Amino acid sequence: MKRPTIADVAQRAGVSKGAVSYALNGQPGVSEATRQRILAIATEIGFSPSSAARALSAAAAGAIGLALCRPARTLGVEPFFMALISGVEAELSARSYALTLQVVADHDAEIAVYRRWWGERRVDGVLVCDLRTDDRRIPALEHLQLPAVVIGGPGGTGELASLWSDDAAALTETVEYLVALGHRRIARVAGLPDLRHTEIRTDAFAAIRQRLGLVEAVTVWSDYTGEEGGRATRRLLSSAERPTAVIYDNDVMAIAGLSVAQEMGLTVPGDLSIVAWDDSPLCRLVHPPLTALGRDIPAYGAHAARHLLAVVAGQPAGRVQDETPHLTPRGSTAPPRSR
Amino acid sequence: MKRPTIADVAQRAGVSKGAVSYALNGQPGVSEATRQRILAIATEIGFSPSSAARALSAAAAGAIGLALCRPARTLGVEPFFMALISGVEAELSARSYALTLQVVADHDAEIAVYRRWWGERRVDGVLVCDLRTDDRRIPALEHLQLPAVVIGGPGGTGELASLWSDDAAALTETVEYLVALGHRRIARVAGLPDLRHTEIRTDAFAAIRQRLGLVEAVTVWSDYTGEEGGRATRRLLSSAERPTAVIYDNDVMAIAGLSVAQEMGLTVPGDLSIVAWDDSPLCRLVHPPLTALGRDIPAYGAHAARHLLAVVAGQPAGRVQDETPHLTPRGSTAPPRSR
DNA sequence: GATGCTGACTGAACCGGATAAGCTGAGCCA
DNA sequence: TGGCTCAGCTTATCCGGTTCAGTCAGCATC
Repeated sequence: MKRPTIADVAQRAGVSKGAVSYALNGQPGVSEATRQRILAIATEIGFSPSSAARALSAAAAGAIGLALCRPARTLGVEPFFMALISGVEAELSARSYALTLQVVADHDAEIAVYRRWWGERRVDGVLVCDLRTDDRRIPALEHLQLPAVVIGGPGGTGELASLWSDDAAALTETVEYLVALGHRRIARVAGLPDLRHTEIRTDAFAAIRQRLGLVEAVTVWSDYTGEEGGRATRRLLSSAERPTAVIYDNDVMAIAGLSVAQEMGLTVPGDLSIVAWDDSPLCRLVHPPLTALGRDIPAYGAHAARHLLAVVAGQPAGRVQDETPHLTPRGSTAPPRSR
Repeated sequence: MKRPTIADVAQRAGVSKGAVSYALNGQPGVSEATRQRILAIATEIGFSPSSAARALSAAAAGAIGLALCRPARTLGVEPFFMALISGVEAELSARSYALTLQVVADHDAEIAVYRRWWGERRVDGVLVCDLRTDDRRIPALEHLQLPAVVIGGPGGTGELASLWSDDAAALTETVEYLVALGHRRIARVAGLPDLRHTEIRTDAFAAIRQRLGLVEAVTVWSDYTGEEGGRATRRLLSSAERPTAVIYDNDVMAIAGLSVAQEMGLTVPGDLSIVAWDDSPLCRLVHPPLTALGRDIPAYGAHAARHLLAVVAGQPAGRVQDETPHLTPRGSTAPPRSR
């Protein structure tokens, strides 16, 4: 099937290529009658303008890029990314932008991809995930002058546009909730320490610990995998003064933690309360269903995409705040059983 | 930062655009000395050829498309897709192809996306997921003459290229394994019935049921969500003659089923053996870890991408078989406790 | 010394759109 | 009737690559 070009439409309509272009793009320069005729012919022969030709003359790719810096085999376990992508995608496709995806091994490879994408004019802008402290990608993107929105922060995003949510407030709310239930020995199983949002949560945890005088509150480090999350839980629950509540930095570790607790003969929430960050269907999959800190992740992705398109369009690179994660109490939290 | 074009390279090297093009693409027509000089200049000023310009003259997009037909909020729960995508991506980026992703609501929207992508010359080919019985997308793609590889089958892929794995053999192996452990009352919680691979597994289950005379073997229908999987399990375990082993069509339903069993006071694997299709880190997250039918999904995606690129390059649209899923016994299967 | 050949390169056309500039004829007015 | 305006087109140019047809110097050949 030969794919028609603008010249085919022009020929059948008996007008020039220019007239067709004006007609299809809603520009003045053709009469309404001619426009309708051209539109009808374009529809009839199934014409879509070549994205390459359009990109070439418009000097815009009509696509935005997302590089994911995660090992292939663990990328899929957290539902977060796919939900984010679907939100991004919904917003983009509504505005006829394409999403170009690439999985990269590390930040150097990611920066190389940005450089290539920008040089090849393959994307008009990028979304940056998993912000680290002292993230090398920030200065690299600033130097390239590649429009970007960093999903993360606040702080550490340089002059780039960003979208952040108030994780500190969410963590504070969660600790206050657990304290209100009567918990004092609260542990937090944190994700990778060099991620910016882990750092923010850690700082917030330290602050509320001090404010409420929770001297027994501890943070232990993990890496977002279920394996490590389970191991950290086992250590916590084996200690002499084991915590009565644990906050996990993601859903996968929380589920692993729940399994470990049950395996060790503890009941949840009787002996141990569990809170998961990142509410997802996984949290409702297990028994008891997990109390979780959630937010609308597809909406978050859509918000990020909207912001990026605004930046691409030349609007100032602002720092936009998204919804604060909110606590959804379910069956995994309760007052501690007095012993 | 002004992005350099081939004309900039040509000017600095004191040659014509054509010479630069020959030099960069390893074509004859320039001396080795000149080629090296041009290459050095290109590297120095950070030149990457515009993908749009290249696409325009080569009449190839340098990208392949993947449309995902799933609701945004459930897309991420199964690790399968992200693992598949990362495998696809690894293969593509190694060959300098881009991956364009779009989330669509239904098959009509998906077909419209294919039509647009192909008309816009945005992709050179597509990967098709979640093959249904009597899938409308197949004739639509054949009619468009858009190069495609269907991930699924065997059967129902028309004249299109496809990549399939022998789910029937895998299911048979699993049932034989359970029977060898001593199980007779084996249930299967199936996924959406109009998916081709569900149908294949259902047929295989019926065949082995007949062959081994497992008159008590039943299939119940679900939809791959944890919620439905849990509900199906609850029904099965409440029946008078409850099964001693359940095979789930995906990992998410299996985990939900495990939770339901434990909630109902049954021990796994003592009272109930569980097998999950699609091994994933989720299966090792829970206690006991789930016996699962697994395969290397990133490799599957990479294989599909390779096959598609071959089809795009004009090779015949063959039906290629991938690795058969293999059973990994873990803690969720054991001989039935005699009662 | 005319001829042919080859290697190294140039110039121009082309891909399929967008768009600025130029042209044409109808309508209006003095 | 000539001049002016303006809607409604056409023409030409550009975007940044690839590629084909030449050009031309240098060399071997008879």
